[in-house]
Amino acid sequence: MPELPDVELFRRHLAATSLHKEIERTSVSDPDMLHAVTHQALAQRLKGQQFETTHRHGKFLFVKVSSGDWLVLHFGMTGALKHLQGGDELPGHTRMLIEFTAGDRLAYTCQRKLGQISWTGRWETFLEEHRLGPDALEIELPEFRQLISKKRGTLKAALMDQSVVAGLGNVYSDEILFQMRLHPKRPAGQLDDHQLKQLYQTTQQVLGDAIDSHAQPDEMPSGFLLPHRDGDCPRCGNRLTKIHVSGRSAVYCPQCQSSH
DNA sequence: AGTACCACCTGACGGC
DNA sequence: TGCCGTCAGGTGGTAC
Repeated sequence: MPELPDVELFRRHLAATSLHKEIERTSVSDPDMLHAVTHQALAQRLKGQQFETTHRHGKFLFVKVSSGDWLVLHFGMTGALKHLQGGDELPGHTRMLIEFTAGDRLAYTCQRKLGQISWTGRWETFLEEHRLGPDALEIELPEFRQLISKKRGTLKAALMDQSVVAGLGNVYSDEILFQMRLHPKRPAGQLDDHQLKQLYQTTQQVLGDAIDSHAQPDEMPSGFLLPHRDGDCPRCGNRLTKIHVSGRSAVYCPQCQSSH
């Protein structure tokens, strides 16, 4: 699930529920998910502190701790955040639980444990260490145009490359290509200036619409591919096709996206 | 530089 | 009912 829109919604959820509250206790059930910090150190560093603000970059969520450092959350393929009132039952696959003095709690869940919980002094440093490109919603047209057009591989691979633009994954890269009516294997370096501008605008539009739809398929605009990935093209009604592009399964409409 | 494949994990699903 | 291969929206490493 978690690509940029999902992580942005997690960020908003955390910001709306979990800032400026004293942290009483932190427990991690799967220490394997921790990077750059041990369970004990994490619990120690959060104890008595508060979350002050949030920052999202691509699929990473940074949460500033009152000490000045940042808690870093990545959600893998199955991660999520859920704020709980005192009496609420723990969600399944809760891997980290942060308990506030007030009695409410914040649960980080991750069924497949492919996410990661990390720690950094500066999020800018973290971005450099992980070789992340500009955020897909922050980037401006000239840089987007330059970064995409210099790629030699397929458009699908370029959009999903986190070192080019951070935030797009398999589903939303498919969505953008569908809206653009371009084949996933279309070479990235082949687009002209006008197409690159359209690709940029489509990316902004798709991500914005997905956030506005709360990343819920049944709330998305009727022209979206996403709710129909296992079915028929919402534009022409033909059966959608699944192919392999750069190691991932790409869903597209052979009728609408024929231009290689 | 790009791609193909493997690994990390768990769970759901279809075929036999 | 049970077993097995396959697949799922993540990243990172390898070899070619």
